[in-house]
Amino acid sequence: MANDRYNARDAEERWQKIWDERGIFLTRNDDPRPKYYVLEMFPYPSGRIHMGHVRNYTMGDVVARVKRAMGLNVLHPMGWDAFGMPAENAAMERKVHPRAWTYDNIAVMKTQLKSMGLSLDWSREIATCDPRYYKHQQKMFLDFLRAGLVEREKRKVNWDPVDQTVLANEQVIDGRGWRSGAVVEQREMSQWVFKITKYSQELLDALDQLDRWPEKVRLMQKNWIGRSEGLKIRFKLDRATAPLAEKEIKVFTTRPDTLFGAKFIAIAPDHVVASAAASTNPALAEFIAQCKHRGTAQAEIDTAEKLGFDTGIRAVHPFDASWQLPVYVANFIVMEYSTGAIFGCPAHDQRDLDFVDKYGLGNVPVVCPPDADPKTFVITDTAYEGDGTMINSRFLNGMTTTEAKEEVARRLEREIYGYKIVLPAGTEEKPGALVTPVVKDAGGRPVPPFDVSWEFDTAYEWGILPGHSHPNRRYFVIGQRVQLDDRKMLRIAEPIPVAERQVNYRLRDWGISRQRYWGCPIPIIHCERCGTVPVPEKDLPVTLPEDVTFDRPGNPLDHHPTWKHVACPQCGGPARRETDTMDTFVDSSWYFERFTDPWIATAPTDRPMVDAWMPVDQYIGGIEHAILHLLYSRFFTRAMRETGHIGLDEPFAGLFTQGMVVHETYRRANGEWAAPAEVKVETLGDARRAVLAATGEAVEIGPIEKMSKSKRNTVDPDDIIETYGADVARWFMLSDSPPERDVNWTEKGVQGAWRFAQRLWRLIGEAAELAQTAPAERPARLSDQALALRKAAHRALSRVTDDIEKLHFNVCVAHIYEFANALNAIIGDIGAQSGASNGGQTGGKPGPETAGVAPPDLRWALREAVNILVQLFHPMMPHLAEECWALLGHETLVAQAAWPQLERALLVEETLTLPVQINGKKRADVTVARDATNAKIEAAVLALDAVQKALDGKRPKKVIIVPGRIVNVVV
RNA sequence: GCGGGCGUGGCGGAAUUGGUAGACGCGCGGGACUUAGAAUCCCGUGACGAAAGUCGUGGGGGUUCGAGCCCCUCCGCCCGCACCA
Repeated sequence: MANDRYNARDAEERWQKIWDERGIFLTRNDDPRPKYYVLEMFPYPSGRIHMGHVRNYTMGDVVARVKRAMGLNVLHPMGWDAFGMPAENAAMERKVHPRAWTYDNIAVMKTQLKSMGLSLDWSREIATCDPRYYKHQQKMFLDFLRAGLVEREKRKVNWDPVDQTVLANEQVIDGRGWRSGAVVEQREMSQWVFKITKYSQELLDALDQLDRWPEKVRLMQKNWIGRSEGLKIRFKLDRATAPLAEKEIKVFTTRPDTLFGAKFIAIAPDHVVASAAASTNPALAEFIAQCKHRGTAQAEIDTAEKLGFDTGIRAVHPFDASWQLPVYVANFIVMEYSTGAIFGCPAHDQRDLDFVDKYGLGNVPVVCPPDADPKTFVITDTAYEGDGTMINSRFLNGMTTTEAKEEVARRLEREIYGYKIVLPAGTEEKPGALVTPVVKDAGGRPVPPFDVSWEFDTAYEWGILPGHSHPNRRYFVIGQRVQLDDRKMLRIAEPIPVAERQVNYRLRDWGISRQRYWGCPIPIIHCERCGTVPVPEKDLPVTLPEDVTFDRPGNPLDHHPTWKHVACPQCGGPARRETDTMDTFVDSSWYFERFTDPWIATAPTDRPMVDAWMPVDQYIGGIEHAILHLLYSRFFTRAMRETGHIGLDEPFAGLFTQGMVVHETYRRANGEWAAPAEVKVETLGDARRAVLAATGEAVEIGPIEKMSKSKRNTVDPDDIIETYGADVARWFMLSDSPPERDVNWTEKGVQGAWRFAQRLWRLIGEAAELAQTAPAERPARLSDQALALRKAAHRALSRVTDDIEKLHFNVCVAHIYEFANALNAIIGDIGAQSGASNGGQTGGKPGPETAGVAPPDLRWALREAVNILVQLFHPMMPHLAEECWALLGHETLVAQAAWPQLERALLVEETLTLPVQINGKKRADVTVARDATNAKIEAAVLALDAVQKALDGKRPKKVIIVPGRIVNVVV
């Protein structure tokens, strides 16, 4: 035969060139057809593509090619997440400039991606390190700043004193910097933050609408946002024991029902009350210092002992002025969450129980489990954290947990703690100053003056009236004016309740400052006179200087001799540029919006275009981005909406998270890892053993793990493409494993894919010859064999179409195998028939000389079937498909062909073969007409031998007929 | 600790969402073609059994005419978050 073997290397390059020359994957923004935006997470240009990329981009490409065939205007772009640490590391290690390193990598990886035959619109390529991109990011930073979505905030950060840099939590290993090995310190630094918490509730609520997102990701985001409802309670501090300026501790609790079981208050080491107390208590100061040395490493947190320090301060129980609780500073309370203070109820919180056991505070159970006796119920070493009936709780006794929570909230909300006051303009605030207000009642009559010391909390909003937390409402009217002794007027605005219902979120604002060179400069100038001044828009972009050195620790932008010195845009005086750059997650939070029109130079987005293309219909990427990247993108899109750059909230309508690529590991006797490329695996019956190909040294076959450089179990996509071709790599990636699960890369599996590609090539070669002489018009009559072939083709078409829609690529692959097998069998039959007449082709295969034997109607059906087959595997193996398409005589490209029209009538069988069960076990089959009535089916079933035998002359108890499915006879 | 997922042949996995369990692939066994190998093609392949048949979706129990799928319970594995009050 002419086309003996499919030469992938030759064909793939050829077709890639043709696609490229004809520009068939370029997407026009003025195309009137309905849009479809499919996107894979863009890669970091680390050097070379890996198998994870191959898997990710293959899936996206299948979707893109199918949607294109279905007549949609498909946007399928690609770009580079090009800023980041590795470029700086390379600069330090190899003395190359981060830009050069990055662009070299991009060049290599682009060539690799092109060799995969992806249907990408390369004209929209973006690199985030390109000033034409980050210019717009700087513009949006300024817009966000103006909209109150950016703030400057003091943050605790991990500081590496040797490298002089801030470290992410992941870069702190056992309390030491990952690079320098220096002990990491906690430092407070001013950082730029994005106010993502402004959208906490919105980001949470909208998750419900994202019905094309994996449930798992939605849940992870929900937990990350971490909403909890509870009560914020003000505990008054005992005057005799508290530091002078500190009057109260605010506590957040989700269990106000357990208030009568309270045994202590615990505050964070960096709580204001702790600091105040420490100023006169050296032992406490020492304890706080120790707490701050605590590492952020997971292991340390897990094993850290729960420690507390009694400050000697006593807090007053909100329901009983004579009940005092000790205030501890505790190392397990975090200042960042809510108020940084808790009340401890040991009986109903395990951590609190462990704590009181250590400090001998005891416990009182206040919630009795449903199955326990309230008279004898005690807590020993396990706290009861469930619901139940209230006990030992005064007016709460007998209530359920839910009722008690509500009752406590209702009472404390009404209890007045103090009053918010508004100072008149020009009043000097004197915390602690003694003033005597003159209070008039509603009728304007003076009321005897209170002896009041007005004190202000940190917000300078409100004062406490000691001894008058339950004032007589006759005298205190909301809005009442209070006259101070210096005749200035204070206005009593509204009472402050002891407790407020509060919603808390775990989500923190997004700190974006990084002390690094290779990132987007933050467009801010610090002026001693004017403060922080935004860079005027006309001066954007603020570009990175090229002449930087990496020979000493810290941020090269800081060391640069001139870059940071500028004139203040406001006053013209000497000023300093912000030398921090943005977190690279900012770059990736809007690139998908830029793709919709990457050419516009005057704005981040072209509103009509971004609104027309967004949201992304199908986003595909790794589960590792389930939280940060996806949440930041959701925030960023909302912030862009707020500042007018886009008209929607949610960037990704559909999300798919694919599994990893894993591979066996191989280990030599000396403990070193061996790479798959160096290893030869031999199979002897059921046993497998591996040796080094070069030396024959036996290596141990280890567990299957994620491909990683450290275990050396990676396979280079280039090698695979070189040996088998891109189509085979793509096909194998989609076979077998469901896309959301890990796929195990095996040599055998790739060979299987390669064999199938070859088989398709032969099969279609044979079919093409038969099809060439097929009649152009559909024959009036079709034989049973031709009809069966059509049915097989359309069944495959229907199934593959459905399963691609569901992204069940592994099932699609199975359907295509099945169909190819069926087609092969029919061609085999034709060959056998003609073979008998011409004296014996070996192996039942048809040769060219037998092609004319099949009847015209069968040849016509065969041509249809084989065309469908090629179209079905085209999204997965596009090069082979083009080659076959050409072989079938098409002068167009299969990449541009419309998806085949499904004839639904062919999916319906004239007769149905139903399984017949007797008492739920299959015993026979019955073949009936498609439209047979239940009565007819029952009659046919009861006539079956197997049924007769089972009935043994009796009547069936019941006959259940599920139309089109099954018949069950109950005897 | 909290939250979630999964468990089906020797292996990866299908199963129209309560209706013929094991599609499809890998592997394995047998055969054909070959001097031989490779490639290709054909047949077989859940277990037990000579067969009829019986058993079979991690274990146990339940609901149902019917359960891999729903409910209860136990076991095992995986993932995410975590001093979060």
